[in-house]
Amino acid sequence: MPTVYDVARLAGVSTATVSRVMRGSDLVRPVTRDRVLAVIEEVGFVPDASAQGLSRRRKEIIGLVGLERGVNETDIERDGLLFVDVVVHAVEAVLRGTDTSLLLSFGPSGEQFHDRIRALSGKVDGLLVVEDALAPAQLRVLARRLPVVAIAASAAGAGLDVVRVDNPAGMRDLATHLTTGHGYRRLGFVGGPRDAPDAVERLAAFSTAVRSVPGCAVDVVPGGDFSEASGRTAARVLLSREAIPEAVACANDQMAIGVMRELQRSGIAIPGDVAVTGFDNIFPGRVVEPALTTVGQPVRELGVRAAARLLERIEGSTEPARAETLPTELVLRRSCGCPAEAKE
Amino acid sequence: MPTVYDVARLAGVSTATVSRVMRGSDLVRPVTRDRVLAVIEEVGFVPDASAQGLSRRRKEIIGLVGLERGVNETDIERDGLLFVDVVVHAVEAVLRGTDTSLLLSFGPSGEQFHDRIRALSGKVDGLLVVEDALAPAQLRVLARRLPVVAIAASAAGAGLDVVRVDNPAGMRDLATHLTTGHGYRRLGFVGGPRDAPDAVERLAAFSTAVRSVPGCAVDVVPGGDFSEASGRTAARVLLSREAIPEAVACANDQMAIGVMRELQRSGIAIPGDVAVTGFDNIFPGRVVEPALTTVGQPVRELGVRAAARLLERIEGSTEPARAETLPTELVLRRSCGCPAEAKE
DNA sequence: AACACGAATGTAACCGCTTACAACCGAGGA
DNA sequence: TCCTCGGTTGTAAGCGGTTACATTCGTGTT
Repeated sequence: MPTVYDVARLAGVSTATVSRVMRGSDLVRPVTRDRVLAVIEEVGFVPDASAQGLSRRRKEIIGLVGLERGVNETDIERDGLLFVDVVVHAVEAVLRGTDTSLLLSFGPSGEQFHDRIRALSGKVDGLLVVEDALAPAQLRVLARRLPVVAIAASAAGAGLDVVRVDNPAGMRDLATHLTTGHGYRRLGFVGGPRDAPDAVERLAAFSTAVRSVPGCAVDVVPGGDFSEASGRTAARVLLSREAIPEAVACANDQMAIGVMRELQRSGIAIPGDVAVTGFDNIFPGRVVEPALTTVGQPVRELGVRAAARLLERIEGSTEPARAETLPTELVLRRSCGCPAEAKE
Repeated sequence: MPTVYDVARLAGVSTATVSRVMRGSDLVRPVTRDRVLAVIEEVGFVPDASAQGLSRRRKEIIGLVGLERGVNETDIERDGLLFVDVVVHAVEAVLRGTDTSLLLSFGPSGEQFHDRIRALSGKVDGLLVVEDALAPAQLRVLARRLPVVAIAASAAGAGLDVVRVDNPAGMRDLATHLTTGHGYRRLGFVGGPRDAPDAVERLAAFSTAVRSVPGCAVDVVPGGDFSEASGRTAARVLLSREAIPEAVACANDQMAIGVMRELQRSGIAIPGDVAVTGFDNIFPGRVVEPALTTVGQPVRELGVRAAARLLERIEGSTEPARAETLPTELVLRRSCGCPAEAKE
């Protein structure tokens, strides 16, 4: 591998000049610059990022750590590729305009993972933490070492930059639509993992909103795991109840799809007999029959904002930490009883 | 940020000893080790990866570069998150067992992207190139600088490690199933992007296989872009033909779903009137009605093998470059006319 | 002609860690 | 007691860039 020294020698200049040319800097006579560039091209010189990083105290790399939800590999493959992946693409798109790269690491939250992240923190200039990949305490420790921006994290942890989505508002909108809009009174809710802050938050918001409407009640089926299969299971639980709800909201789309298909298998018409709704607005929700009413999150935007914020921090911005909350969007389709293609 | 020097001073030892402790190396008296570890813990020392990389000539980072297909951001969000993302997760899972991290970069193939990759190559120990993110020539240039393993690349380029899937075999199996198995004679094929090697390969294999069966013919609708929308468009083209095929195979699942939905919208029964098949075995294919018959690729395995191979190369393996081809799997569901839940 | 000055370039220290090699230390052997 | 030797630890030279500061050089001044 050629180094600056090689290039310098071949071009008959000093390493300082080579460096200046590389960095597109000023103060190099054009003729000299050309000579150096020619040599660089010829020997295929690419500066070693480690050396640059050491010397400039800047690695031009940011890390993104996320959760690897399903333990089951098949699940990951078919269900898991959603939230975090969209964020990754969004962040990468932002980075494309800079010369910073994206390092990523997934893992199940836990001690061992924390060690991995700790080591990783030596390789990056800043960190994006998606969902609650790290416990608040660990987050805070990291934040002392380098800039950290949390994405969709529950524990807003004072003093930390966070970019999140207004889950409760989305659920409230949905609840209002089902009750006030469609006039459903007996609602059901299929909950997600108890340790998923999103799931908890959605359940709480939905319950509260529904109960605030006179005459409405919610039958909660807790403990889903965000998978289609757990949606089917929940549907069976609902079927065993004496009174099946008129409308069932689910903590995410995957489970909603499972619920729909299981209910349909039992001869229940959707939305005729029971309305079903999801949360997330994933692609499959558009192609199932009936199309799924859901709440869309600006996931991409989440990534974009977080990346931008992190880059600012790395540049040295010292403005106080801020929590930014993005709005959700109600996506009305047929599964809730709306006519086809209705849009809010 | 504390450095080895700080730790050394506080622990009353030399930096060499601190380094030895960090690297879990031998030859350090237990009592000394403990003292050092205590200090490390106390000051929260995390070694600087740049310095380590420079000194050890190993960055413990590998890069993965992939294509960002859709230009349209919405498309990316709902359709694009498939192949490459599964690979990313698979690679990351392999890396989890090591202390190497994953750096990634997406982009539209092109000159500017190539420059980005070139710069990126200074940050990593090796590179994984997914699909044809880089032109063969560029690939070869990179491969001279560092270990490179191509994933699902068409240009097997001699002298390069490649891990790929046997697309043609999958399509052949499917063609045989449709013709010999179900007895369809008039087949249709909805092609993908002309610049997507996979799409080209699939079309060729399907055509050849079908034509080898006496009495069978293929009507090709070229130029899809792998999106659901382009599937719908293709369906309209097929509807305008004098004779609609008995079975339509598509270059991927997304398009197949589009084809199905558009045909159904025109009152055509699937698989009653027309059978439809896809390729890739994505999640939505399982939940559409009827469930989609398709060809599954071991995408995850692709990532795992490639990562393993790259790590070996980085370790210095000098065995000759090898192309590894993984088998596909025919996934028979209802859309081709098979009874529900049939498995091959 | 001597001088001042700014542009261009070179010199060398430094970034933080690793590691070859040297130095040291205590115990067992002669 | 002196020497040898293996186990520990320290010294210092890199690793490959960057950059503050010094140096050189050509030109316009006086």
